[in-house]
Amino acid sequence: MRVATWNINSVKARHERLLGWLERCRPDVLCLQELKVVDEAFPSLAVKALGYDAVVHGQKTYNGVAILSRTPPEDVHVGLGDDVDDPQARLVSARVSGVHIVSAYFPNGGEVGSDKYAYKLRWMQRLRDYLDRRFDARRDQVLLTGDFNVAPEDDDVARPDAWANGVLTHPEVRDALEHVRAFGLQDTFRPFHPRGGVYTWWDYRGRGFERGDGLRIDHHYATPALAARAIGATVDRRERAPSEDINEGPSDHAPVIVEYE
DNA sequence: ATGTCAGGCGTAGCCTGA
Repeated sequence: MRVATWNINSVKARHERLLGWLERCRPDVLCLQELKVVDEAFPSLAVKALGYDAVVHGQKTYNGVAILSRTPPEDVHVGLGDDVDDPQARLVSARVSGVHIVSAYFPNGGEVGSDKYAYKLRWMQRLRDYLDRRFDARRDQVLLTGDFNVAPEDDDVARPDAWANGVLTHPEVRDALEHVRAFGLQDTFRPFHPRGGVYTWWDYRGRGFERGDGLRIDHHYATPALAARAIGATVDRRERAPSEDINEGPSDHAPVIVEYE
């Protein structure tokens, strides 16, 4: 089973890229973030024509997440399902071939100390509570994947000094991610790239991609039995580059693919 | 910190978010 995650940064602005990438890569599951469309505007028919069922939790302008699957998704859950009144569409889950897939778009956090930053930390605690409530890490196969907006280690950052103590690298945020992971998840990407230096996001500003100034903030976290079946992990950097035959620019994120036996 | 994007509003260009 090949699973990909991709923050597409507007499914409208990258319609052709989405379909072209699906055709080329043919993952079994694709988790998307930052759709920036309501459910009705998601190209469900176009992806269906390529063989994918889509589970969509959309939102106008901001956020929006989805799960595309070649086998029918079951047991769909939308949002964190707690008693917090939260209009932001950042999480959807579905069971695919016995695996609980969770597509998540963690809050960016704006600036350290801001209201958005507090929301980010609280959201991550709510995510841990959600996992505790819904799953047993020893019994269930769970794959939490998406744009986590956290670079876990300094070697997940091309210029750690320049990004130090920002919302993507702050020790407080890394601790919050460790708390999510401690539910019983393992990073299934990093073991295939033990020396680090592999990135998934490059800022549009300052030509980050061209300068190699990236961070690894998109992740695949799996429960142990599933993690043990991981046999490879890659970033499709080609999708982050400008394309000559598509009249659409790249997202600021590249797709991250992990294959499970 | 910001040299770029995307969407909303509304039909030009500013504002927000990332």
